[in-house]
Amino acid sequence: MSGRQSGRPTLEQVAARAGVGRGTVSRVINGSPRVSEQTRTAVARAVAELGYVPNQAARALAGSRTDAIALVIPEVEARLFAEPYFLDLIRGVSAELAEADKQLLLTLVRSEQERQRFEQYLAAQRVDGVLLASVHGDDPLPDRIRELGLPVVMNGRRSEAEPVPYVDSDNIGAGRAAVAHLVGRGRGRIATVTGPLDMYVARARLGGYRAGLAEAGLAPDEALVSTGDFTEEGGRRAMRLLLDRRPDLDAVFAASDVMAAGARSVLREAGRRVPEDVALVGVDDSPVARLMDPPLTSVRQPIEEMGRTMARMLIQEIHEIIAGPDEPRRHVLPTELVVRRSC
Amino acid sequence: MSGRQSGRPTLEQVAARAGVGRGTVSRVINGSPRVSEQTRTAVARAVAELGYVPNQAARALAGSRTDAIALVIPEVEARLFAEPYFLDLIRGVSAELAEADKQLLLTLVRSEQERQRFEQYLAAQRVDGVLLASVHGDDPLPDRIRELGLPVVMNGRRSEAEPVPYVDSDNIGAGRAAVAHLVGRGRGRIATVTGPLDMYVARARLGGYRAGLAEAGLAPDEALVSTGDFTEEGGRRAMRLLLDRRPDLDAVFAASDVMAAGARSVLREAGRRVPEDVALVGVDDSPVARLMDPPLTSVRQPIEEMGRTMARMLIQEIHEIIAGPDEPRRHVLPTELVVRRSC
DNA sequence: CAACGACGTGGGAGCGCTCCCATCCGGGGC
DNA sequence: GCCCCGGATGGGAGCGCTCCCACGTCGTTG
Repeated sequence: MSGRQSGRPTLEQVAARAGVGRGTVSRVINGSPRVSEQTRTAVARAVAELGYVPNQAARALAGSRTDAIALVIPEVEARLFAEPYFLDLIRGVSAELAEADKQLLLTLVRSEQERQRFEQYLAAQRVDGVLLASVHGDDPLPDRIRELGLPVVMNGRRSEAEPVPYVDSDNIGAGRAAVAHLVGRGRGRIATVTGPLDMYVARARLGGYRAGLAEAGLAPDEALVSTGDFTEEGGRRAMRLLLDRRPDLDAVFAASDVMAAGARSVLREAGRRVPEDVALVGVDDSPVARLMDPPLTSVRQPIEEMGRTMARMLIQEIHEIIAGPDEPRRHVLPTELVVRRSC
Repeated sequence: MSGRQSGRPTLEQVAARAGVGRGTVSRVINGSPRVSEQTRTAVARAVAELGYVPNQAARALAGSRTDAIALVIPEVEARLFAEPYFLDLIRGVSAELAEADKQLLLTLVRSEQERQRFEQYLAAQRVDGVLLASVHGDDPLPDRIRELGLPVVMNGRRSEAEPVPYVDSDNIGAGRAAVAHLVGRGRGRIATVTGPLDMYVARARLGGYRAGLAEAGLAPDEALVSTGDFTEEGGRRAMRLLLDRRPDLDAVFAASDVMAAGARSVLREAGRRVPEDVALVGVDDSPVARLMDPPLTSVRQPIEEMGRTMARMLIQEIHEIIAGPDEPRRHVLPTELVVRRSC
């Protein structure tokens, strides 16, 4: 407000003002315990008077840490997924990082070229760690980043046996809960619209669906399984196929709300009433679920909580770079069925 | 891949390998013209062989620029607005920044405390400029940032006479287009559900609504104007009020799709058919518009394009910090009516 | 009563880059 | 043949911080 004269004040100037050495001010700023109470107070006053804020670039250069982490979102996915998904995730990550006083660098990767540029950024030591959202089964990026010696945490995993630390939601449980609910409503010919099967999340939900059938003593039937791609149009196509193959189906578990919306429109065109003729369950509990007619029963994932957990894990890892071959950390958060009128 | 021995290579090492001085390598890296073709090639080879990537912190410290910009989103708004709004905006900003080789620092501000912390970050010289999304009429932040000497560009404006550079969509045109369309369909008692009137965007859409009525030769009627808050519940409340006051209304222009959804549910409860009894138009052309029953006619804003424009303007400004009292830049992008079955 | 930790402190030595000045070289003008 | 000029180049001087070692100054201990 007042003390500024030319540019921003430096450590040196604060030291001079407080009548101490540079090192001492640094210690105070960084909360070192080896400073007398008296000195600490004097320095704090000088800091306040000058409005001193440490220069981040200098810190990063001298201390080789940036207090920033990167969140990588593949652009393609950003379109497919229920839209608010990434916003919720960002919200969680951001909240946790704010508490830890770290910055969030957001990177939307939209092409192979941009992915390479991103690796350059990492090499430029701009961040202390990386958060990866929505990885495909064959994505090499997680491993590449680890080779660079940077901590990584992923949202979701690439396969059952994922070596890289991750946070996932209980997708198997999601499928089981949906099927169990449908069975409980007296449905016996339950179909499913899956996601693209090169994504573990899609396979897991399908696995949950099958497990649910098995638990209910229902026989699996491949004619009741149709592959979508997490888009509305994909859901529509898959639903048409299902009606062709098994016109007698009485329930559908769609692996996402968006696909459920697609399926719902096909059902309407085919003259099937929801839920009277066909019960419908989705996954995500996104806003569209609430707005559908009838409102869609859906399995909720704790997206924001996943974001928080990821950030926490990453910060944890950053602090442990010294530690040896850390056993990979995993977190699988529970999902929850939100019942509405569609079944 | 191979040349790495201990840590990442530095300028100095590249210089040694290429048999030139540090300054020359720096010139090559930064594309200075004062380097002979021969030298340039030699340096480029050394860079490639060593896999050299300039250290960002050192650059920032020595050159006092960070090649990063901050995008600030108030968390409260992130919930109110049609959800995909900010993702679209981020997408546009991100795309433009990637082209300019700049980093995006995303900041969700959820409290006064966090806002202050954010100002600290700015003072720490972490970014070259700031993008501000969704500002309220009395938000002092834009001015504060300018006081810090940082370029700013806002999304939307705080008032008609906004001194800070901004990118906005043609909200007045949006209101006019909606009303004109309704009039064209033979509606004469057109109501509106507005946003919170402390936001310019809400006032502008209301202004457009009034202009539209005037242009059609319809008399304004304050009983047909009801204030919402951009939430579904707010839309519901406002719609109930409207039905109370003017049961004979035959059309509603809601200033957002989300509020339109709220209004729609009230209309259904009141036994009014859409569009037969009451025609409905929203704003945003969000996914919910497409999924509503009937699908909602809505005014589309070019959100991603706004993001791109903002980023472009900011980069522009950053390059012109030398220039004098730059006349504030403004961009107002056109909106477009997307006709669906709700009217 | 000398020797010795422990604590608090000051400040040198970088971190890896950009900026800029000094230097070198060759060619053209007189 | 000498001088001058401009383009190409080398490298010193920081940028503002953290790290760490060295230096008092005490209160303890044998």
